[in-house]
Amino acid sequence: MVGMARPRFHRLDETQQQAILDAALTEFAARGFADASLNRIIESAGISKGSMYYYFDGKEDLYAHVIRDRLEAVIERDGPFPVPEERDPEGFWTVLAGYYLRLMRALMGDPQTAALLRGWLAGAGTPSLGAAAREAEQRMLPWLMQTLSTGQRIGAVRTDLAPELILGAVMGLGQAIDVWLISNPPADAVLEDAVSTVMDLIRRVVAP
Amino acid sequence: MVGMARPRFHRLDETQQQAILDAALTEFAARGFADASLNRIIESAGISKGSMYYYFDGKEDLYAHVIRDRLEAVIERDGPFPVPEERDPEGFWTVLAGYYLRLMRALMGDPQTAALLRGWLAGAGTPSLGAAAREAEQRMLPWLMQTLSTGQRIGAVRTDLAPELILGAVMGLGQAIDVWLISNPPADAVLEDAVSTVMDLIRRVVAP
Amino acid sequence: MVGMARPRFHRLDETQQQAILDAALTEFAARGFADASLNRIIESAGISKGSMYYYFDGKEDLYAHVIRDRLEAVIERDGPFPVPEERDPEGFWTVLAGYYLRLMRALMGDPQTAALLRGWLAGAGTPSLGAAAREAEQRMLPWLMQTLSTGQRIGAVRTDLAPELILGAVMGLGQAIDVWLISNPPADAVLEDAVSTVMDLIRRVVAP
Amino acid sequence: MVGMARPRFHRLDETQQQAILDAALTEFAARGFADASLNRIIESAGISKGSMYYYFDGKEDLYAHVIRDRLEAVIERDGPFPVPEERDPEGFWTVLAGYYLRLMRALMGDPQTAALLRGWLAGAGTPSLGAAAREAEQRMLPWLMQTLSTGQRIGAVRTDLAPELILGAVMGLGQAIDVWLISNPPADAVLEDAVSTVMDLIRRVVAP
DNA sequence: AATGAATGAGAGTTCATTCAT
DNA sequence: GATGAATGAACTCTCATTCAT
Repeated sequence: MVGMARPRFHRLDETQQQAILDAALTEFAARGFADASLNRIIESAGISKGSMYYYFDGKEDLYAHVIRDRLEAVIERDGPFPVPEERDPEGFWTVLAGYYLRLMRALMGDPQTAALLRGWLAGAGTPSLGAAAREAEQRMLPWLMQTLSTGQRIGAVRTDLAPELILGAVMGLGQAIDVWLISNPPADAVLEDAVSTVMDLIRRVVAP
Repeated sequence: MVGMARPRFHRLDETQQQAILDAALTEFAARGFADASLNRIIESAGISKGSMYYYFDGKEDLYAHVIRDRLEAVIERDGPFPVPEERDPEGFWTVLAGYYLRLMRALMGDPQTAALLRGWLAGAGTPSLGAAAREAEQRMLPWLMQTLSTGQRIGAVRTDLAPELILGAVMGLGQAIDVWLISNPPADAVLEDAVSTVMDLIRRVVAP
Repeated sequence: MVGMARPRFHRLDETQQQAILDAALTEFAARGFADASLNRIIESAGISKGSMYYYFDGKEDLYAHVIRDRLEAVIERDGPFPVPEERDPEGFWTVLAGYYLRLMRALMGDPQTAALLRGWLAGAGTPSLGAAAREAEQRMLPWLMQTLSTGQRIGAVRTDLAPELILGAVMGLGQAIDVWLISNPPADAVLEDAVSTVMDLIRRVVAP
Repeated sequence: MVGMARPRFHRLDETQQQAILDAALTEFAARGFADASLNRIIESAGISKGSMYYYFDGKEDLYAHVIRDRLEAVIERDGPFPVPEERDPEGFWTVLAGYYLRLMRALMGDPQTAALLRGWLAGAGTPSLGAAAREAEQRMLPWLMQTLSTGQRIGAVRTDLAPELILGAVMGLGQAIDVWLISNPPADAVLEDAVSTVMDLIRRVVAP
């Protein structure tokens, strides 16, 4: 599979793996893919250039791996996000609000990951990234589509718009809110309020 | 002021100015700022390297100038967008819908400009662009804020959220829709329907 | 002796030996020595890097070994090529023509070997290859010199030119013909005609 | 046209042009194209990496240019080589012998050029060189074909073989002789004898 | 007002080889 | 006997920028 880092990488001690991933995360988060420098990454990771290419297929492969790694870290930090199975719209939205809250907490506690993922989402439309970096997108898609269609089935989500448009709108909204939350971090105490506001915005857009 | 291109530039014959701006537009639209190459731009514009640096302060200055140029071109193609002064919410939204329709028509007829602006908006959060490229953002802000506050005054726009958040949400929404419209271009006949759907989405988010 | 591959190599099962030689043949034939990559060879051979260096002294040693291997394979495919012992010139040339025919058949049925040997012969003058790769040349020399001197003794070959020059001329001619035969492969039916033409060319050069 | 070096190059002072060409000649002659290093060339030429790429399109372009330059130098050292127009075979061969003598003298006085061209001819069949380096071949072809067909018309050259084969044979022969002459340089006094021997070899192959 | 020659720093990538295990 | 992790040096090539003319 593409973007998976060579198996060799996973045979490194955790410490070194982390050093590399941290260095890459820092660089990619701070400068985006195009402006990131492999030289800086290997230097700050303390490995040789040859080693980097021994572990990864190249810059894109590394990027894809870091994205995937952070995505999984964020998603699996405290358990999975099962597709909501609620029967009534209220329950459906409640579950999603819970997910969103968890996500926000994770991202606000890890600004670098937030920046990395923001840059990645922003460039989602750009075709300049090869297949590797786009592979991660594909992994979230089934979950999103299932959740969407569940929502539609139980009457929580409108059916008069194309699913892709709904998804895009939600993510665009989410990204805007995400950016705003970064600049205006609510005290943890009122984070729940913020999230419920966000969910309200999303519901307004998405509800029938 | 930063990002304004040197006054020298405006003393060139229109033809040369256009050649430069076209070349830059093509390059920046196709590759984004970071991956764009000044060398390619001057070559395709048919000017010398020295001239480029005589007219512009550097890559970023050129980028800022192109952004501004396209922004103005789009905005002023068929007259200004005066801040709506309507008294009643319905009229307010009608005016905005008209603006949006004009904007969409302009962008759909000029995909390069659309791509350029999309890339620029996407990178809005990224700090890697210097002050120059961010200057253009500042120019739209007053208009947006005035429109927003008008909307709030006449009861068309909610007042329970921070203005920046409202703005961000609208733009995030707009961007998502924009991307979607690019991939699924409606026949011109139904463009109005599409726009009214979009306006509806925005109103849902923004209305009190 | 240099270029002989370490004896260890011959203790491998035939299968593995073949895998290595095949991979190396493919790479060297396709790219020539300088552009060939050991990494690609070991990967396609399915052996470890350590093993490669355990079996061979390095890139050049491997190259020399492959050359020798193909040379022997071609020469010994269907029996040896004994130095002609004929008494009369006609018989002498008939024997050589037979040899040449066998050689051509072998090479035309094995284009990779043909390409490998062609590249090797072409680089014969170049000093960039170390002693190892040149060793194979030395092995053919005695046979050639003996055949040449036999030819001279029985009056089939001129004696007014330096042996090295005669040899070089014959091989240069042969190489040119070889290349031409590759591009214009005669039907197997007329291969004999082609070979007799070739032999005629050689005789013209070499006969007294 | 390909392989022509950028016009910028020709605007350099002769001294610098020569420094670059000399450095490139030395490197390419000594190591062949694949093993040559641009780094070494620029270092020994005393120019920066950027400059090299300012003058030439890349390694291949430089190689093609050096080939062409040496070819022209050798060919035009003392006047052109008009296609022989003689009516009788003896005259035809005499003219060619004269050409060959001039060529040999030139090459024996300039071993680096000889080595460069030898390497280039040897790799002529190899497809690894791009179009640039092969362009020079095309320039000699018309002359060769015209000379060949003249020879055939006046009965100096056999007509029972494909022209490409005849050409190949002559060049293969020539190359072999060339190599031999390098290793066994005849005193200038007997160079004419050597050349007439060579011409005799060629005539044997090529005469009807 | 305009040119384009010149450059150094740096890009990503591949390489043959070593050696501890 | 065999492995593969590790590397540093080298590779070709592109870049934005400067500045003498």
